[in-house]
Formats: sequence, structure tokens, C-alpha cells
Amino acid sequence: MSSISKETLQRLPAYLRHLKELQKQGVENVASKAIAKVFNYTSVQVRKDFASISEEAGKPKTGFSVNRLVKDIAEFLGYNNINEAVLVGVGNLGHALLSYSGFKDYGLDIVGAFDINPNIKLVHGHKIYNLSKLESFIKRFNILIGIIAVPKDSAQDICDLMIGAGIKAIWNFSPCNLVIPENIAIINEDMASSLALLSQRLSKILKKEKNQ
Amino acid sequence: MSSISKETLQRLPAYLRHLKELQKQGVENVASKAIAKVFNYTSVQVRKDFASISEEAGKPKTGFSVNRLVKDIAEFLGYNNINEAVLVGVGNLGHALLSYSGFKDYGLDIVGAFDINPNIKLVHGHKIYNLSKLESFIKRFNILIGIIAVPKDSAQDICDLMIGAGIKAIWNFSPCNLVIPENIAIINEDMASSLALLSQRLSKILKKEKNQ
DNA sequence: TAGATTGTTAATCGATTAACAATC
DNA sequence: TAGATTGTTAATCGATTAACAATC
Repeated sequence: MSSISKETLQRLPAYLRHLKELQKQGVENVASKAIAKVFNYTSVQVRKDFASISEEAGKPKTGFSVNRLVKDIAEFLGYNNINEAVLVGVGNLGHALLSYSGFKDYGLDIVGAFDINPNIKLVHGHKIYNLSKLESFIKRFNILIGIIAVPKDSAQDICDLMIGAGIKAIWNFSPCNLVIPENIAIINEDMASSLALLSQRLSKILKKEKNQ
Repeated sequence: MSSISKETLQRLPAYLRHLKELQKQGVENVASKAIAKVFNYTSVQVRKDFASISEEAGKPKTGFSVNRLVKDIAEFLGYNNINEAVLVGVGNLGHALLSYSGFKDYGLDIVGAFDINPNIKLVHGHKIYNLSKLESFIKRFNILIGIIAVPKDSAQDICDLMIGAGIKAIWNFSPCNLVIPENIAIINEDMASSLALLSQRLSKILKKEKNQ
């Protein structure tokens, strides 16, 4: 158990989104083949993915229960028990993150937002605290997740501060490579990396079109 | 050639960032082992990655030329010939994307920003056009990349509009699964997917700490 | 020369896909 | 029953790592 593959894990949120859509439309059962078609996967992959997170098997001829899948995926992804997080950096990106209402659906609650600029007071219902309060806040509420949305030159400092205060997982939106100790989790939301992939795929498509 | 692995491609921007840092510090040569240490990779992986994008080999004992690597990676990633893009949706996220000055370094130039709301006029030096102008704009300037930063309910419509006008690559920031034809490239900047990975890693760390 | 570092070939690991028997 | 759909085992594919000879 728990040894679900990284790839499967990353596909789950998309499945869930689609299944919820089906649920809304009143669809009760769905075949792996139908889902595969939407995402351009093979039906075997979809079945394997489902098998790795759900106890209930699909039924030959009828497929999988949409309700059951929605329940199981949400449960597996931990959307039912909310994780609390702090966010540091309330510039343009920080504003966007604070205004995004979807995080709670994903089991994430930004309970504290911080900035060095004390002029900012309130953003989308979130009170903005002075950065000097960050450490005590993390400790007092035992926060484990830290979101970094500061300019890249201060990102490492904020990172160190967070980890020093007890943060165990960092979601980094700054375009920089943070240095962290071994027992800390990190995800870099790296625009450059995504863009590299998109550019490559675009090139391939243009090349293909040319050769036709 | 050109068959560089997806994984390698996604590591390149981080290498580049680090190498530029070294360059700034005046470092002339660097060993694969030193770079591996920074990213927690193996040195073989670093060498393989470099080999797949650079003509110039590393030298035993001295390592790789930092200047040469910076040049080659930037060249490979296409940072020297700028791609033009349009962005649709100038809400909080759109604001953040427009204010991000780093895109040009990554070879991306947002030459047009659009919104249905005609009240918005100018954001960080970008004039905001009415959505009705999108199609003709894409056609006139032969834009190939479209960035979607609208609420999820209108994302598919915008996507269809873009593709209809000639867009070949979509960078989707809306939390939804877009349906696209085969010959179109897409990258979903899926927060839920990243968060799933971060949560899993956090869980693993907490479990490990508990068992000690 | 000796030792650090390289590039490449072969082995391993992990994820996807093909094949097929089981079943509603 | 026949056919659609399932789960599982084995084969394939792709990426990483180990082993090692080459070289500055």
C-alpha cells in the first residue's frame, strides 16, 4: 500500500475533476475506455490507476461507479482532512493565490498570509501579517506547509525561516532552486520547466505540419 | 537528435539557473558531481543531461565550461528566439502573469492580453484588449501560443476560440480538463496535481519521523 | 605518474502496454 | 448465450544507475 506511482498520483486530480462532471450530469457508471478517450490514455492505464486507489472493483459490462470513484479519489488525495498552510509574499502572485477559492477543495487552507510590506492589510478575506510574525505563527499553530511567493532574491531566506520554524513541506512559486535539508518536501512550481515542455511539443507539431 | 527525454528537458531550466549563478560568481568550470549535489541527482545523470544538449564534451579532471553550458542550454531551450503569445483572462492570475518579468528570459513574449471586461485598460505596461479582438489579433500576428487564465467555466470556450484562430500551443492555468484536437500542444498548470505530490511527500516524511 | 573526472555500455528499475482469461 | 468490459500476468518501453575503460 501507499506505493502508488508518482505518475498515477498526478493523474488522479484530473480524473476526479472529470468524474465530478459526470456526476453532475447524472452519470452513474462509466467504462475505463470512455475515460481513457477523454484524456488520451489507454483503458488499461485508467483501470490500473483506479485499482491502485479503490477497494471496489469495476464490473464487467457496466464499468465503474462514478460516485464510488469520486469518493475514493477524494479520500485518497486527502481532500477530506484539510491541511493548513502559510503563504509568504503578497505581491501579484500572492494575490492570485489568496484569491483562488479552489484550494479548500484540494484539502489546503491558507490560514496565514505574510508580507514585509505592512501597508497591505487584507486580501480576499485574508488578513496579511507582518513577516516578523511568521515564525511564532507557524510554531503556535503547528503549520506544516509553507507557500513561497516572494521575489526570487528573498526566497531562500524565507525558506530557511519557514524550515527553522517547523515547516515540513514547501510549495515554491519563486523561479529559483532552493536548498533544503533532506527531511523536507518541496515542489517547485517551475514555469520555465512547463514552458520548455510546451515549446518542444509546439516545435514537434510545426515540424510535422511542415512535412505534410 | 531532438529526441531528448522529457525528464531531461524539464531539468534543463533548473540547471541553467544554477549555472548562471555560478557564472555570476566567476566560476569557470564545474564538475558534474558538484552540480549533482545541489539537485540531489547522480553525477551520471547530470553528465547524460549535458551530453544530450551540448556538442562540447566535458574534460576529465576539469569538468564542464560554465559559460559553454549556459550558452548551450539557453540555445537548446530556445531562449534566444522569442515566441509570441496571447493571454486571455486578466483577473488575479492574469495580473500575476502579466507582471512577471521573467518570461522574456524564457523566450516568451506576451504580446496581447484580452479580457471580456472592458474596464481594465492597462496592466503592467500591457494594454488589455476586448475579447472580441482576440481572433483577428491571433490571425493578424500569426500567434501560436495561447495562455488561458480565465475562470474554469469559460476556459473551454476560450480554448476553442484560440484554436479556431490558429493557436497551436495552449498553456492552461484554469483548473479544468480541456478537450483539444490531436495536432495541438497543451500544458496544464495543474495546482491540484502539484499539491497531490507535495501532500504525499509530506505524509511520507511525517511517517518516517514518527517511526524514529 | 596518480587521481579526479569524463563518456559509454550494460544492468536495473519503474511505468506503460499487450495479451488473455474471467465475468456480468 | 454473446459481447462488452473487467483484472492480471507478461512483454515492452523509457529513464536511471552501476560498472569501467579512457583521459586530462
